[in-house]
Amino acid sequence: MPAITVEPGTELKSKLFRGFSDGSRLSILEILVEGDATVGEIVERTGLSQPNVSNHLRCLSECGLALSRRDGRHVHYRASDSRVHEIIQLAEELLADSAKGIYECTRYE
Amino acid sequence: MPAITVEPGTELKSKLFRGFSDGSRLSILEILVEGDATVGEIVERTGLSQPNVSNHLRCLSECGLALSRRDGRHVHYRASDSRVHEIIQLAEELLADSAKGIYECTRYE
DNA sequence: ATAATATATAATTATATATTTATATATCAA
DNA sequence: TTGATATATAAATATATAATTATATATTAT
Repeated sequence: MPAITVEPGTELKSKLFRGFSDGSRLSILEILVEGDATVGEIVERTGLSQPNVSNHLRCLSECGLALSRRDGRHVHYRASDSRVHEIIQLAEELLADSAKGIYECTRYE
Repeated sequence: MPAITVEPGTELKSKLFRGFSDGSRLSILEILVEGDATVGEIVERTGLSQPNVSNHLRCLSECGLALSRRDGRHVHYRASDSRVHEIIQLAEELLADSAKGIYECTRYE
């Protein structure tokens, strides 16, 4: 009877990574780690629809990866923590070095 | 005519994060960053089915997050790069500090 | 060569998730 | 207060992905 010994917290951690694991959300995060941006600016820079961006931003906010403040009718978002940037940078390095084969990965599109 | 100015490489990067964004795969990666493990050991320690583990390991190998070597009828896997561990550790820190709200995130289960 | 063990594969099924669509709310300007 | 602008929400739809199931391959021992 083999015990299931998955480290506690793994589910939460994988959920955190889901914030980075969608192309749309990651492109939003990459804008947010550069600094402040309004929803409209994000819509413009990503080419995503406004409701889609809002849905993703809510997700990122609830998860604690982004923070928001209202300024008149605009709402500004930014990355919550410098480690958001660090994680993305580490991924870039990995991609450049070890993970070059990723575009061949057939498991997901 | 707003140009779509998503940074090149974002799609590949988000794909890389998908390696970490599934609970089963992350629990496998957490075993692999500790060191060598055979498929059977991973099956035992995670409680996942053997084909499921093999499918995930193929995914992780193709993406360059894991390396394998055959030793008789066993195949040993390990993390490909120390940055795999670093990324997981950063996520742990983020989770402890900024991303506490993640279990409330309604966007995904 | 045959059986046993270890792992891989691939089609199917089940499920999770992204995106759109339509609409609602909030703020400002006139 | 009415209209315009900015953002949010939520249901519906479309799509992607995980897990299972059944089977195949590879290695070793007898």
